[in-house]
Amino acid sequence: MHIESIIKTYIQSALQEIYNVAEETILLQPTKKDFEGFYTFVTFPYTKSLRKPPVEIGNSLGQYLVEKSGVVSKFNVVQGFLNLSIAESAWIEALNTLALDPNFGFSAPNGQSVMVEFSSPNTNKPLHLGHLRNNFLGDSVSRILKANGYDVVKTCLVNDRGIHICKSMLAYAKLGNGETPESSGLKGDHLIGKYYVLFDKEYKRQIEALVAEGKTKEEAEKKAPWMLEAQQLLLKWEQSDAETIALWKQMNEWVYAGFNDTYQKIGVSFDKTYYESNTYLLGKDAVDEGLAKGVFFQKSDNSVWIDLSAEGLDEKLVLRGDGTSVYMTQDLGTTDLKFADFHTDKSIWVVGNEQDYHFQVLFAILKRLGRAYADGCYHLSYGMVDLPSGKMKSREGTVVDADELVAEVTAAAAEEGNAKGKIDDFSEAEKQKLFSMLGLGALKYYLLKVDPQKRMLFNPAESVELHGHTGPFIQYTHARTRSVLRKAVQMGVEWSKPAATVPLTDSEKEVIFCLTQFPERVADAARNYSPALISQYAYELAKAYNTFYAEVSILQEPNADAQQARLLLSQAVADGIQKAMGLLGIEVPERM
RNA sequence: GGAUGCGUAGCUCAAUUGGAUAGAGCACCUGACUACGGAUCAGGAGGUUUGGGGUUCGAAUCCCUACGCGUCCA
Repeated sequence: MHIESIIKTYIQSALQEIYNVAEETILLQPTKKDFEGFYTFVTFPYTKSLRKPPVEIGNSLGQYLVEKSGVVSKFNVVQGFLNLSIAESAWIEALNTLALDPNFGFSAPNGQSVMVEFSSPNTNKPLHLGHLRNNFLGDSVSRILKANGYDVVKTCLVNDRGIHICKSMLAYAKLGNGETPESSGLKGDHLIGKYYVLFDKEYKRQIEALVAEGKTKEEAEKKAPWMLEAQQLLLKWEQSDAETIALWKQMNEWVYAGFNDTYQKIGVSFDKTYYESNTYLLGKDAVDEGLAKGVFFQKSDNSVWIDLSAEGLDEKLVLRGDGTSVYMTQDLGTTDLKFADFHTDKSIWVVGNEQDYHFQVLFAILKRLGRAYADGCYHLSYGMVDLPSGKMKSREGTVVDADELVAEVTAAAAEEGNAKGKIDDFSEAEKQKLFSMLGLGALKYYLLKVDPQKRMLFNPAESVELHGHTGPFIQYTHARTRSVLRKAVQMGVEWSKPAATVPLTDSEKEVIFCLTQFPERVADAARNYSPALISQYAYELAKAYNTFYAEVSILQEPNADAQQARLLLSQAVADGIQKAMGLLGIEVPERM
């Protein structure tokens, strides 16, 4: 049993025996650095029910714990804070159990399944920085849920139809001259993106021309020839016009090849991909069902609505008067489809917070329709990524391209790596692999260390930073532990067995304490759908180890028991860092 | 107009969900033994937590209010 739960159990029995009070949950917190001890129990909340001053409660509980628990060696009381120090034998025992358990921190299957939908790109342009936050979040949350025992299905819904695709298609048909990814040397998604931009340029020119002729801006936007043609193209697509479909398929193929390349590079994959072109007509059954059940109502123009004022929301359109879908219609249909396909207990949508309202409405409708799965639906809403220059706008060309960014961070890692000269014996391929591991580590960590809910600022200089609170700092610490362990093997020292109780320095206790926190953090990260909690943990662990590393000698320690304990500790830290970073989708190197 | 989120050191972020003297990194300053990896470590400086009021043993956190920034719904 872990130290923390032992203490909690004894506090419960102490409250029972001394004050005759039954308390179900005991909250412990780490002791602040300025005080002695590792765990703190706050007694203020009990002063009323026990009718005793906080200090007295602290003293009697502390005494009880020292006498009976076996893990608390001493205590001190400051006002309502009971600070507990832990016996060295307890630290060693904790280290032994966690270091020798390969699955420490991870849960066995819990019989529950969850679907995580993320990425969800448009096929008219390449992935950008915003997608990266989305992808890294979705991927990491999937890993975290899996570590908590869930059976996870990763899905991606590709937005592959609609007016925006037709814009790229039109520009390509007019200006493409048969250009292909091969002929142009452009990645497929970038090639398509280029024509999307070309469309926009010409479209703007046409609007200006019409405005010059005296039309209002609104009129001009609607009447610009290319816009009319794009709409024409969408109509043809919907009527399955052979030539249009052929062009659409060709261009999609190029885009998907480009996306796959990027996904592979950033280490993201999906179990199932849905395409809007297959699902955009779904949802009308749900609308009929809602009308029959009296959940929806029809207005005089035949449009279908739901009144959600009871939920604190407005009336919301679910089907247009002419019978065509809105986003909500499609989402109703797609959600039914997803649950029918996989029968998961939960479903999570990783989508930006600009769609908070949309998901509130969607979930409210699902409940009204009586969907059994409605309670398992969750919108993982994340904040936008801002640039120092302000918000990213694809039309204004202020987007940060994902592929370029990955190349930049890799180059930055290569520059520093080559300068250090520690891996001169690596082959070119090994070096490339390492630099991409470090570059991606920096980028992923940079985007994941911030609370997902919060809006964040992307600073290009900081994203390629390799020192301080960064991924590479943690990767470095891992390489360091591996280096020590390699040398220990060379020296013929054996450490993979339970360590004996030896005197411990504060820094050693600090590291063990940090290691014992891992399972709780993993559970916390799943509860809050927050990889940031894992990032924070990995950083704390690395810092604690580096402090320890600077303070005591491992390989030159004369006492064999002490040396073995330190090696076991190093092993546990190496494993802990690897696991924590693994939950973020970040690999760690043996050397760097 | 209605709804909703945010505001913490010069900058980027934390704060165990109401706990102690609000912590890290970057940038700035000082120091680290012929040591196991210096992509490191130890230390310094930097704060009226946007302003004002309230709730209580205790508030960055909860409530009210003003201001600022963002997003959504028409």
